Amino acid sequence: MQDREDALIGSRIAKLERLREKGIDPYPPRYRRSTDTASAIAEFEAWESKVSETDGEEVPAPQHSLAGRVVSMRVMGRAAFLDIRDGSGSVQAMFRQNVLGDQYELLRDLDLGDFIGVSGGMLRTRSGEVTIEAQQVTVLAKGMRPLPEKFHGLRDVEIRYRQRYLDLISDPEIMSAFTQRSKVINGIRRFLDDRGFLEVDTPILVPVAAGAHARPFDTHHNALDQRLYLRIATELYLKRLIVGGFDKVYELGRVFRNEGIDQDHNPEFSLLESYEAYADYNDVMDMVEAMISRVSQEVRGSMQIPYGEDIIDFTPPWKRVSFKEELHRRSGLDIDQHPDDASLVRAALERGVQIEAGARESRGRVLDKLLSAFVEPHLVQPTFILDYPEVMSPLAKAKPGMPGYVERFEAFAAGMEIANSYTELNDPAVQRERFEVQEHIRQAFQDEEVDRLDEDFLTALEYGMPPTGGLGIGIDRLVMLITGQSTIRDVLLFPQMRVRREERSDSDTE
RNA sequence: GGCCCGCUAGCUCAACUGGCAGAGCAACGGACUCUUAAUCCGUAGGUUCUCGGUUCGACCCCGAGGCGGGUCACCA
Repeated sequence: MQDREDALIGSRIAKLERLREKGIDPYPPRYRRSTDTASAIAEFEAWESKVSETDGEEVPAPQHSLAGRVVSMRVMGRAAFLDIRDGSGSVQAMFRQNVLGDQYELLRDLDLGDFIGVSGGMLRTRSGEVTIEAQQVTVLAKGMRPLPEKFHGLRDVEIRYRQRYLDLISDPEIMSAFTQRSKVINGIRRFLDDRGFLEVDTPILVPVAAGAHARPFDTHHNALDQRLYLRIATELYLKRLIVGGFDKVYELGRVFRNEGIDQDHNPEFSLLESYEAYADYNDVMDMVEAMISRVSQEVRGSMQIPYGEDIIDFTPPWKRVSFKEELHRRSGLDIDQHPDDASLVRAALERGVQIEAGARESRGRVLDKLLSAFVEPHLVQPTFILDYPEVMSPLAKAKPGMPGYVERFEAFAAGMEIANSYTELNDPAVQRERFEVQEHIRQAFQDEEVDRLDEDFLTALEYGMPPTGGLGIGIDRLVMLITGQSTIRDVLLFPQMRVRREERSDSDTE
């Protein structure tokens, strides 16, 4: 409150009142601009080259009404230059007292950050900048708070995330990263639509949070008096649709996992899942390569993308290596030599993998840790890891001729997992057994992140699901790779932040 | 959650070993009709994140807390 007063007090309130006294509405309902600033400049430059060709013939310069935010002002007595920015770019506006007359006095009531409309003729100044000379100035929206400093911009990362609009105003590169994010998502949609996939929406509020290893957020529905969860995956609903007869479906939506926050985790994140009947994980691998390389080409104009110290090359085909063999090669550990859990834990400990004594360290978790420790850091260039142990993958179909393993791949790049895919398990009896194993592990190891049994899904499978290839892609991480951002916070417009204590309501505190 | 680092004017940053909290930009007043981070002269602006302690004296030292970042653990 105090802070708010301070920021508002001062000249801006006085200016606002002065405008009103002059009968000017500082927040008029609309303004008709003739075009945006980028188009106005392009049109003027086209006009210039036409004039030079026609050599002396009288062609009047274009007139325009342009609108935008005042981002800088250079006032020099009876003339002034203002930079006006809109979504397309910015243009310089020239104000001159002899042209504007009384309206020139408006300058005294303008601040950086205000939105104005300027109409007049386009010209090029002596110093060579395309400029609109104001014949009419309209206040469109008065800003009541000062913007971050124009030269250094906004460095305070906390403000950058809490007040992203200020970050967007001050940093064109951030705005560009978010524009690219939108293009990535749009490119994925077009890719899948072109291949005949149908985009669907499945429930976000679900009675069972199944389909992934993660702790869910829970909530309560009053009218039904029923506990509900926010979905942690879309997998089991999308497979119900395959059962229902759709051959190719996908959903690109938000999922929620009640877990830690760091450079590549946010509690809500965007997940693409797709399911294709009569396909297997080999087909899906081909599709992932094609999709990501195409999107990279579309958004960045290249399949080679600089990321940190590296250049990630998405050009297909990507390297394909088996889980078991790659782990063996990197760690010297052959997991098949350690069929019992105790022996595997010992072998992992011998190699320096940190494992808490007892709690939560099921075989699946130990295997995952081994992969993270020995293999993932080396997966800089796009790589598919194939054929995972069954205990890690309750929803994937067994690999023929390889007992204990399933047809699953994960794709990695820059050491990050970006995709996960199975030849989907469609035998309802086997699926039930797998779920029961998971339930057992969850209870035995007190591990809330282990997958849950979804009885309705099993019923669906019992009606028959065709052989199907499924896919999940973490969209935020993919956007990080394609836009070169090192933290997920810079590809999420509003990353999750802790509410400041004094702002919390009573219900927030435990 | 552990450890490390940060928090000073609206913004970007200074402030020696504990000794009067400063600068640039923004703001305000003035000069200036082709400027480009405009320039020049002047003015104002502070709960140094919060609370407590040590001290003649604390932005600085100590304790507790808040928020953020990094890192380790965990998850996609």
